[in-house]
Amino acid sequence: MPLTLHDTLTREARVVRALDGGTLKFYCCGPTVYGPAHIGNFRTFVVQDVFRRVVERDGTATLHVRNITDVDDKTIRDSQKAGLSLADFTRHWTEKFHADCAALNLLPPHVEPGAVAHIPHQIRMIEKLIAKGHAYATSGGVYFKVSSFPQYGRLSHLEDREIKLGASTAATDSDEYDKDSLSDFALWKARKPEDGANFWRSPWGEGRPGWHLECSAMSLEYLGEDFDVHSGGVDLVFPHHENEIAQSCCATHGRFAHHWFHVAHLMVDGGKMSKSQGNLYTLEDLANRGYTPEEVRYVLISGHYRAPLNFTFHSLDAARHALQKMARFQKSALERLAIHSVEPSGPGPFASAWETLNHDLNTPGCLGEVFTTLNRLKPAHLSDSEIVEALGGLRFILQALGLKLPELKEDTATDVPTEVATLAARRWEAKKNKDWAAADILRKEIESAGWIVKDGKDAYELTRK
RNA sequence: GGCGAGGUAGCAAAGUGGUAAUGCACUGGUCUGCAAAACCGGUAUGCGCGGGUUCAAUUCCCGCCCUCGCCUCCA
Repeated sequence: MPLTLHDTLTREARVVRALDGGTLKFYCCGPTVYGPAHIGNFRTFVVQDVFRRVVERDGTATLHVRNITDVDDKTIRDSQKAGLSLADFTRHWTEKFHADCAALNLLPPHVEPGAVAHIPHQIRMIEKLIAKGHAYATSGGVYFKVSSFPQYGRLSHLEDREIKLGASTAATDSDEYDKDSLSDFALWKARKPEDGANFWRSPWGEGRPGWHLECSAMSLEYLGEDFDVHSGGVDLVFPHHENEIAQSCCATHGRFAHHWFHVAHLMVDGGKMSKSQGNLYTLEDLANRGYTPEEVRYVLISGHYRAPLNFTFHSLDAARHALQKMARFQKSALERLAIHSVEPSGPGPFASAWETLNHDLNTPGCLGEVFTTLNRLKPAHLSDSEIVEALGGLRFILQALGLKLPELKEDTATDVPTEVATLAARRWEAKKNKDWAAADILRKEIESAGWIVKDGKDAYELTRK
């Protein structure tokens, strides 16, 4: 089943296939490691992960490269604030990023190159660009000459991009006054005092590479001049990806990426996430409120990747119940067969969910189809082999989505206050004696103490209100 | 101002030229001493607004309104 995916450049859905007929080469712009990634960042990475899983389940191997930006203004600034070397500082946040990725069940990329380790590659690319007349050196660094690349602006659909007065203050307060044109962007930045020890040698003096260049250099190194799919958040369309295209196409004879895949932003309570509004959440923030990474992942794929997704705590609660609903089906079906697990098979009865997923990575539509199918399947009326097929199909879809189902154990509280425990024990006695009036009074007392009793067949359970 | 993405039930979110999936919430029922859980049902004459095309539009076309994003180093 071929996966179709919207292409930012052509603005149409195109079939995803490997250029070389074998391995799909996939580049993702990774995080800048100067702090914990927030769930908005992870929306992009989770969607990219689903993409990869679908491609692989469609029978195409992938070569997935995702970079780590470990040198830029922010990493330098914050490492100095922290009193750490840039390397120690970025290593710490890279490790944190990896831990979060693992918690979210993201497949690790096959290659995860860092910018600092690829400075020689970036220097070589600058040399090529200068030699071909696409870049020039000044006292402030080396700049890409945008006017030398007529196709500049095609991706963001603004061919003649003009700087609007007032649209940016960078033009006036920047140290890049020595550029030929305001549109030109830095390939190499000359060393500044505030860079501290963070500079490298180059034919143009000491300094550091510009941000856009690393992705061009590293994708060239690991994927070649032409590769299949390039992905990132929508905010990277301009200028980052536009600049990458310019650098790469001018430095090589290739076409660079053949398919552009951009993920829309995550909103919080209807607005942009930002530190100043206090609505910027990390996995840790959500864990502190009792939400699991699986629930976060579910929320992040509960909207189509090209539409803004509004994140709320209500949506996390909804995710919890939705996952439990799937888990209940799985549990009761497994119990009927008296087995513990079933290997994922093909999609089986979940074919419609799989088909929907392959249509421009429609994850919310896919989840809807999963539940529609689940609601139709009545384990009591199915044969053993039909149940095995259904369980295998469900596992197949869940693995494509990267979702893990929760354990359905009731979490019995262990920190019940003695007086509440005593009340509950007395109520149980009253209940056994069919003294309903006393039992009801005791239930009320337990509730006013902040606890809820749930009766089972031959035991009861206490949970916090 | 330019460009892009959106506006579908209380919330979230699919989808389609032929009359609206799904999850949560709510609600009726079964079950239960009563609850809870579970299970079985119900809940948008309507898809931002106004025109147009069509036998038929939420879906196509035109205009408008609103939201969000980007406009030089934000996923």
